[in-house]
Amino acid sequence: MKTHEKKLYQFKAAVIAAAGHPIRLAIIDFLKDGEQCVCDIAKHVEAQRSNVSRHLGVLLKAGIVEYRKEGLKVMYCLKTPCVLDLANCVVNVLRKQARETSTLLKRL
Amino acid sequence: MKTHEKKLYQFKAAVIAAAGHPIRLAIIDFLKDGEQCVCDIAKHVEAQRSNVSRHLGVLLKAGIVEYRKEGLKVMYCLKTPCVLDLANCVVNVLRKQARETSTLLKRL
DNA sequence: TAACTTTGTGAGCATATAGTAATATAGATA
DNA sequence: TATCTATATTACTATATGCTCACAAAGTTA
Repeated sequence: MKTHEKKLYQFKAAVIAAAGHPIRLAIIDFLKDGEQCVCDIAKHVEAQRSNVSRHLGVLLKAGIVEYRKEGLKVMYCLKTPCVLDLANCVVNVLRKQARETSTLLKRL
Repeated sequence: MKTHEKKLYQFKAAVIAAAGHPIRLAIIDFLKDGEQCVCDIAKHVEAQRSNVSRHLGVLLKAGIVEYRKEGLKVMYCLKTPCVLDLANCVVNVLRKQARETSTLLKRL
């Protein structure tokens, strides 16, 4: 593996890792229809505002979301809507898991 | 958010998190052309075998890879090749980042 | 059987991550 | 100005993750 290949895997992994948390995944999903303030995001994902603020920081650092200030509020939105595809890719893995489990259970 | 929605985000996040590590991403990429033994995987990603073994355990638990034993060797392969799409989804995020950085640097 | 190869795992350490409570900051409003 | 609201940040704790070394297990070969 060449050095630049390794670097590229690091960059990709950083973005994927940022998406790999249930709350952050819920946030990404919530933002699919447009921008939302931290306040409403926190309500929707049912987590503390300070915690949501942290998770938004992670998504921001990874380049997944961006924000603009509007008065008191800070509005966040998806920077590249294609991150929504991430969750879709994973569904196939979950489906395969489910099929296996159900096959296994039938043999009980 | 309903309880089953939360559960689903947890399941999805578990799979995404499993993919969100540079070495594991390199392993997934290396397996795209077919099964490989731990030994060769370790050589390719340039990491210690015990470490690679651990990473393979993570991918296995997440349902991303599966294995079969062949003599001394254990051959791993992708269980659902669609995980390869994960890395592709992320490329757009990285491209956006790159464009921004270069725009910024032009103003120096 | 003894030595070797391949893989997995336990122990231990360093670091990263997630969450909470309290505080700081910035803007809006009375 | 004083107060309220929305958000970010600091400090802290608990837990998870990544890595390495050493060793164990299983199969191969001499």
